[in-house]
Amino acid sequence: MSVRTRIAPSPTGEFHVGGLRTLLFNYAWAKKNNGQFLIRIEDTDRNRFVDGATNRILEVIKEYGLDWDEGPVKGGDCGPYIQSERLNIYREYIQRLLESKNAYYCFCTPERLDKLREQYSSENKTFKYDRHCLSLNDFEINNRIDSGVKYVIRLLVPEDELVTYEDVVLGEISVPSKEIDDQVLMKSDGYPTYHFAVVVDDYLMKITHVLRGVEWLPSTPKHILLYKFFGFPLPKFGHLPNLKNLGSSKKMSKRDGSVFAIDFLKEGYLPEAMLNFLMFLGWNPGTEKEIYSLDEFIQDFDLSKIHQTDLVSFNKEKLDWFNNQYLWKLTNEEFLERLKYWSHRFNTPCLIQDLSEIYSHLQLLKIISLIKERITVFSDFDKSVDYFINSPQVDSLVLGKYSNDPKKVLEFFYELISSQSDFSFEKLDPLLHNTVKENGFSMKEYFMTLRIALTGETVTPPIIDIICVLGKDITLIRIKSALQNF
RNA sequence: GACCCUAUCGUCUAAAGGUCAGGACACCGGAUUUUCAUUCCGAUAAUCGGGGUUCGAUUCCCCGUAGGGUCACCA
Repeated sequence: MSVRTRIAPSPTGEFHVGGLRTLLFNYAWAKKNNGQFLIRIEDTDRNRFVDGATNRILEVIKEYGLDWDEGPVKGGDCGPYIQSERLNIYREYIQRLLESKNAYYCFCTPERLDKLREQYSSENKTFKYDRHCLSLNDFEINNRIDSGVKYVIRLLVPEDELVTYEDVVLGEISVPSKEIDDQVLMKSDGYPTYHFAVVVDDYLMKITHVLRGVEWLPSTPKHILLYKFFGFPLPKFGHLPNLKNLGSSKKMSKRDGSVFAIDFLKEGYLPEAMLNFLMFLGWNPGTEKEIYSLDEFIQDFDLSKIHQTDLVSFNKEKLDWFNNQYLWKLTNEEFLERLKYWSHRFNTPCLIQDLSEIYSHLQLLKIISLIKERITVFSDFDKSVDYFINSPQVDSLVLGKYSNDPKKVLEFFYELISSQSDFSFEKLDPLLHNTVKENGFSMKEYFMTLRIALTGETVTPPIIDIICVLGKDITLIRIKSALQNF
């Protein structure tokens, strides 16, 4: 039987990075086994439904370079893949449960349940439905239904049974059935609850492995019971650690900063770097290899290497490191293309446009080679290229930061540079260095002062590289303008 | 509170009874004839506590402690 995994997001907002991590693991496991990865939209909560959310979720997934074999838009043999379009299926299956007496009608009002809950909590007990409606006979039930009383359908949990299963991550998990509540399966609005729909759909969609966050661990026994009542074969369950922020002991939440998958793309992280970072959130190959392409991850991914823990930290410094690794690996040409795509795709104004108007393609690539290893994300680009566009405003105070006689330094460079016709790095670099050295001048004094005059900054790429990009005319103009301070 | 899960350097983790407890990120020090960044060396740093089992426990068991998750007609 072929391995089939899925991810089942709810269209209640933007796609969370944690969801992306879970997706990645499910995706890799299916691909590793030449199986299928599906997406199913779980939109049974009409109150939290957000219009357009489904499309945005699918779009981010594609933006990260991931795809699905069956699901919304694509279709497939087990559709529809949107739960609100499967209502008749759930009705059919709930009927089976009712007939086999594994489920029952409940007419209790929310008010009564709230009161019950209060009572339990005041006695420091875990809430469990008291089966108030279980004793109703068919006549009473039909009577209420006919007269329009709102009802739900509940799971009839066995009295005393040990529900046990083998979690592929955590190992054997067992819970006594007396701890399990008679879960609502069908809501009074005719929509199924998650617990019911997930079992029916995973069965009908032939899902073989369910990898999901640990928050689902406590409800897994309910699902197991449903599989058993239906006589469905059990898929393998595996529960993944949740994501937390560094130093926190709670699940990642909006107040900690970016949590949506899209946010990191907007900031200018490379999708492949994000994916690589996410792979290690709850998994480790057991070797020292850290840089993983998607294909390599699929090769090495293994369920037995998933971490048995509750929380793993989303360490942004490590993410930055990953992004740097990938940024440096890009050729200058690729970097340029990616930067332009990023600016265009996320509608972010970027100085690369202005630079393109001033400089030739070759000069652009040179600038990129200078900037590439000095920035972490694309959104850092602008702040490191300003002086390639605008002439700096400098005064005698900053010019004198490294020199007692900046005028002399600048005049020296003006002379030297104006006499030079070959502006290649190979010629210019030895010329400037050697001349400074031959005269016994301080390298630091001379080059730092030149750097300030040309860029207005004390921290830049090597100044001679910058001169080569700027060209003779602009270089001389900027030195001259700096000299006007004296 | 009940139930379930978890516990190794500051952080993320490796070591499926025998290792000088390994790696990476961060931090610190040094080198790379101008700053920054890269790169390269180097240093510091960990098995939650207490009992067992064993010739031997990070690893297996028990008890504490700490953390997390769940206890909805939300997923």
